[in-house]
Amino acid sequence: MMDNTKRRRPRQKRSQRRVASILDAAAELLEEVGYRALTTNAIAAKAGTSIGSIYQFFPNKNAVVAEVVRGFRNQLDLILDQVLTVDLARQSVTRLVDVLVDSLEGLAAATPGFGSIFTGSKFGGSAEEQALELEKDIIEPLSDLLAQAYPNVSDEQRRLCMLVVTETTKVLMSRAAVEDRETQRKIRQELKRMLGLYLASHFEAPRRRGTRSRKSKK
Amino acid sequence: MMDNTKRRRPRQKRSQRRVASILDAAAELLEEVGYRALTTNAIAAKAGTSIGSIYQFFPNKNAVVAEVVRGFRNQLDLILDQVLTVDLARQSVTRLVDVLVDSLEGLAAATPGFGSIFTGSKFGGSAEEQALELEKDIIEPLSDLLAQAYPNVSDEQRRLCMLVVTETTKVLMSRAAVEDRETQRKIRQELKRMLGLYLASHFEAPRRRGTRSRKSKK
DNA sequence: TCAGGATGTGAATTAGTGCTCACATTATTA
DNA sequence: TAATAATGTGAGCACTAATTCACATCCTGA
Repeated sequence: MMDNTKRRRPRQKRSQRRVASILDAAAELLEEVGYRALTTNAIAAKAGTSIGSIYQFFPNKNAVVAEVVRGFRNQLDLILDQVLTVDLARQSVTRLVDVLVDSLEGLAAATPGFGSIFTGSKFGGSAEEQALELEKDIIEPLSDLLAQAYPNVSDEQRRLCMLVVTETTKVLMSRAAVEDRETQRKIRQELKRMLGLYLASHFEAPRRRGTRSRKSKK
Repeated sequence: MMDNTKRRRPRQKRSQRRVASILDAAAELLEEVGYRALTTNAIAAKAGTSIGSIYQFFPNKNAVVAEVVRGFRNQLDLILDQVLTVDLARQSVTRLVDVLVDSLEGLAAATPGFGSIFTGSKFGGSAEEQALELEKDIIEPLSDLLAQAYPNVSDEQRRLCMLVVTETTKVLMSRAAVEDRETQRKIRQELKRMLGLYLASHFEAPRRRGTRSRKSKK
């Protein structure tokens, strides 16, 4: 029950276009109705094709979602690479949080379905794996940055903080999503404030001075 | 498709016992498998009865869950009444958060299914309503307390804070639930720390007066 | 005691959804 | 052009899960 290669790979332009429209349809439906209400029939209808065509190229529904998430990961990685810099981390964790939240918000606004995936969880099979990877794509660079900028904080504490930060960000951005624009902004503002205070309480000890990081302790 | 009284009310002791065992079974299954995987057949089997009997007294599956949640609300109200005092709120919001988190943790530990309901969401119909009421049962007394103790904070800001606090508490306690005991404790500790800092940043302006309060914070 | 209401039962009904398959159509290649 | 491979289709199968219903059994009041 996995994403094996038991299915054909699209060789002609025709089928490649079809696969793309299937993925687009899936992403849009994810945005509109969420993962739980996502059905293969709806995907086919929205993509203007038949269920059979989906199964021509995907072993099962989950594989379609997994592929969509894979696309999201690429976009996210691109943005985070650009935005999460050691320099920023050393400046202040507060700014780091602001940038992270804004990046995620921007991506969610520009990418149908992204919010639904980032926010939600409890997919099964390979989609679940991809969603976990997407989370790692955020946690790991962030964690590395903090490790470099604040080497006096233990690995375990840093891991705990990352858990808190991601989980909190997920719910609050998800909660914001159902509110009007103004409330959304306010919720994000509170999120930034809270995470800023929290992270600062763990990561502001060593004065950001020399660019040279000290060796780890504990 | 609601919780109306289209179904019989249990009049004999026999049926009252049966209804109780149905509710117990539902609560336990909620704890074991969660709401999504909860089936009427499983409830009937666990309660040692037949599906028909469930529908003798409940119009649908959702109504069973709604009734379970109603029970949780009663327990929660009892505890919160006892624990959330104006005195405490005036002492410090930090302590207030600690007490709230500990109370919820205690209830979750003692009541099968409570965590699953408090944490989760996205039930449908009347169960959804009850779950929202349960949330209000937390937010409202807490909000009232803060309004009394810190009247300089605007209603809107207070409402925003309550949203942040409840959502954050829900996810992190839910995330903690799948970890080992020690990690659970650590996550709760971080939750308290974060909420404490956050609330203090909004609610610590007016110095506590008439009430004698000792503060033994770190 | 016994009639009628209350309760108990579980096979059958209903309905939604993932997925397969036999067949149709289109593209590529020799 | 004709053979072969690639692709497209959608009715129908398989499975699950909520809910109903006709019938059986139990309880209570007169």
